Amino acid sequence: MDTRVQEPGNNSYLIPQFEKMTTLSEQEQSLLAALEQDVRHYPADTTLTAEGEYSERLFMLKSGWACATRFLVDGQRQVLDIFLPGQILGLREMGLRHSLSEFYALTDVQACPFPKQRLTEIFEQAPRLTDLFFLAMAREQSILIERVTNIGRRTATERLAHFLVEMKVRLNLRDMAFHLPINQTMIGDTLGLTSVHISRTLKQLSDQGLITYQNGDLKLLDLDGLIELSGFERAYLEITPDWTRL
Amino acid sequence: MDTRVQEPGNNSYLIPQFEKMTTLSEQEQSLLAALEQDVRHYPADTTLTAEGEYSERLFMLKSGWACATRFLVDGQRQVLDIFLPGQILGLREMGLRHSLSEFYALTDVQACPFPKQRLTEIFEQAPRLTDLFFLAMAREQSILIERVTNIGRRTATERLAHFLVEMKVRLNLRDMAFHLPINQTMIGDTLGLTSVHISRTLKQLSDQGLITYQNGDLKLLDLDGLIELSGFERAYLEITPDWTRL
DNA sequence: CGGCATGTTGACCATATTCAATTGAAGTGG
DNA sequence: CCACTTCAATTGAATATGGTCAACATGCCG
Repeated sequence: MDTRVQEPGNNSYLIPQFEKMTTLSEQEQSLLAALEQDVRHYPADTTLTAEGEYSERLFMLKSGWACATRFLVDGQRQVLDIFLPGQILGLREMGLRHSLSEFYALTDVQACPFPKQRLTEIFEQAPRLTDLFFLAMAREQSILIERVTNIGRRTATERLAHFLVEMKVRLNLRDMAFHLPINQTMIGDTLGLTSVHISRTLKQLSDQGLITYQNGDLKLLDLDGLIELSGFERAYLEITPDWTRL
Repeated sequence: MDTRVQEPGNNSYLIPQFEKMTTLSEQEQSLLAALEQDVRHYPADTTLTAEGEYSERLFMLKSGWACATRFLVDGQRQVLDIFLPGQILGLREMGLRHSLSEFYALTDVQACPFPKQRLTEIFEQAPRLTDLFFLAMAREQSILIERVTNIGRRTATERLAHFLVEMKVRLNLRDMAFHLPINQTMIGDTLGLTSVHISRTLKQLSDQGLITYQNGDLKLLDLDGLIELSGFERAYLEITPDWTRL
């Protein structure tokens, strides 16, 4: 399922990410670097961990897209999170013996598994890093909250527009070009809609001149229009750690 | 808006809660007790903190029910969380300068506000408590995930049944009797439905003999039936901290 | 070229919303 | 103690939004 990649990941992703907010000591840097040593490759459309499985590891996502999904007894699927490079998979499962969700590679993925225990050690040795992991989790939760609001209170068109803007902003924050490597069924499972309705709704956005799409390649023509339509508010993606010792 | 209550809260809620999982040192106990010193009273239907407000405080909820809500530009409301005694309000907002949601007292509430800074101090001085706060946040997120799945993928009847079972289980865990001090509009705003449809759906559950309700007093007649109907799985409420140093 | 995945489209249907009228319960003041 | 107000809940009728089912198109890859 996973393949060990030969060279260890000397180019850390977490360190520069955290250093946007503060300056890290050598000890802090080495604690972070330890999380990224065991780089593994997971091909697209494979599972990193399964739902219900005994979960002892987290993953630091180095490249590619992943998601967390949850299956209902009747086979329906809900996508809970979509993860981009730099995110940590499994923070929310820390307190659970068995995972509530499945982690799934949407594209070819490079990820570094590390045991839960490692995070506990960080809490002991580096309280400033603890702040930052707390922030990472808070940020994940902000996205989740916005998804609840989106699914609970917006129409299909608004939902889809909101989702597109969210991904655009999150990709921008990482200097990544806008590009969605997921099919319409997956979008539907993220937004609580059917793939058929996603197809229709994409057409509708396209007819309104807000986007174009062909052959799975989706482009945003009118970002302001999408923001207006969806009622998107940017704040939930902007973590400002004024409260830490940073 | 809030009223200081005379006697300081000598009877801590957090300490016994955390001691279910581990034994706390004297220092750890006094750090926790510090969070519960300033007991204030908030009447039902008042706001603890408003959306968009500069947020510098968290709240330890000592008694009563509270919720977190988010308003859309068009005035629609989404209830994000319902909080029961012993929970901490605002963990998720730690990383944000301005609150994304409003905290609202559903009943008369006793709560202890404390500055964010206090949590940072705990991270520094008591890594074992850090674990436990991390768990608290993870548990909150589990409920949120289940709500996403519920709203995204279940019918109104299933959603409502699931919600009732969830509240029943959460109240049980605190040895509280089942009783819902919230109106149908609030339930609707939690489940992404209108109050009208909640009324109809309650009637339907009642006709099926699963519940009774009159004058706002709702009783669960057939818990197993509700669990069956809703596809409820208990695991997400059961935090088992096997990974900590406890 | 053939096979499979994904996406598209139409017709029909189901679920939940909207709007509006009505009932009911609780609280207020005369 | 009884009008009067208010707010929540209920009910019906009409509507809308999104789902289901099925057929078909398209692109991709061996």
